[in-house]
Amino acid sequence: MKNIPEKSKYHHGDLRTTLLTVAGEMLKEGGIEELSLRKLAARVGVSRTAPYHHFKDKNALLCGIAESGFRQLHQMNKRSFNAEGPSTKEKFSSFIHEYVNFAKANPDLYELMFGRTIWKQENSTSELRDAAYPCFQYQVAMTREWQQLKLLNHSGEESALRASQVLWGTVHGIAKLLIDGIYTDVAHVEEICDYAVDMFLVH
Amino acid sequence: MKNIPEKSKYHHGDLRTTLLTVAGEMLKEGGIEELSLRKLAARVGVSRTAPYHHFKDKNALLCGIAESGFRQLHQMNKRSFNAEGPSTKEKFSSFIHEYVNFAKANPDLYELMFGRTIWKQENSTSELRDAAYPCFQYQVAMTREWQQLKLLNHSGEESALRASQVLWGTVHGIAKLLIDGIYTDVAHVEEICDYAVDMFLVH
DNA sequence: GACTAAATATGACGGTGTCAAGATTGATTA
DNA sequence: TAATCAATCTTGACACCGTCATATTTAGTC
Repeated sequence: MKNIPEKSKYHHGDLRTTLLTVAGEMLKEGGIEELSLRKLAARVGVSRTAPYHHFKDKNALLCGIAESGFRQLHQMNKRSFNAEGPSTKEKFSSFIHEYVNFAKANPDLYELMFGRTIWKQENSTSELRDAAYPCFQYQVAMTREWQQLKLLNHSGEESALRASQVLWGTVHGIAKLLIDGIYTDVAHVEEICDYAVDMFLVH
Repeated sequence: MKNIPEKSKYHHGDLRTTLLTVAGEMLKEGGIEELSLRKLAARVGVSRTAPYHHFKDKNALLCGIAESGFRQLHQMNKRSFNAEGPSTKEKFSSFIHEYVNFAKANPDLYELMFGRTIWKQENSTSELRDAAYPCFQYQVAMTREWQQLKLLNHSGEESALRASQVLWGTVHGIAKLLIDGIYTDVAHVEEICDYAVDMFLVH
């Protein structure tokens, strides 16, 4: 007689996380433009304004979803980079492939994470920034190591930050072009990634 | 007594191009989310549904704006690539810089041109595709030349398409990260671009 | 058991895209 | 010139949307 969430209770109990979960599902199903607060509330079985007691805004809810996305991405990078078996070169290749495949697997989430909606002006929540920045910084750290091991093609003074911005730009750009289906076919993801790896490695 | 568009005429005369122009202005001023058909119509001085006789959709209007964007971009690339003075290396560098600076100068237009809104599903107009594809193909052609001149760092079999997708991904990614203000500062555009050029050139 | 604060609900407002139906006009044709 | 017609524009209406102000219900606390 413990878990009986069947009867319609006035207080939902854990509306915040439920909203985040269901919103994530809706995002996956129908994209960002199918995600409205009203539909979300209806699906959860709650009034339209109930979410406003857990999220200041629609924007805040979106930030919440993106937040978990960044944590996923961060963890993925960490796991990959700290793997025992593969060589550094292989890890570099893994980073490129995994990043792009993450975007390919969760196109709408990725779009949300890096879209204008969330980041423009001062729209981003401080919690979002707290989740995203460590993720960014980890990419710089990885790049620094690749640089120190003389893996990356480059002449002149090295900068981990700049190299990271370029590398990140590349995977980000490939991901977005893929997602939006602009002159790049999803069928060739691996080929494109391999080619990118080859262009960055020193020969 | 020729140009007297002062008196309120029932027929506007050239509403289609006026809509495109003014919509472009509004896009530049307040971004995509400030651009509503109703506001646009009001600003042009016409009823809310008048635009529907010139554009099937709001989407069709957006495609129209993006269209001119692609023509601009295409022309910019052509002019730069066919310049007489600079060396091939310098032209390669110019391409990177100019592309990113185009995006930086017209952030909302760029966002629209490559955003999901326009390209997802079958949203894109055939006219838009007719303007965009030649632009894409020109990038492949440029890349092919750079490859043949052994400018780009790479081992293994060469593919102009793949290299172009990676290069384009890079500039696209840098542009988007800059526009969205994600871990990259607009003040460092040139530095980042220079670094990208250096990473791609063979040494 | 009374009180308070949190959680939820209802009603309302202004905004959006877009459809249907009517009004106006410029061009064509007889 | 007069009549017709299609293009163009307007008005009205609808279904959404996010969000605020206000009222209601409930859980937890003293």
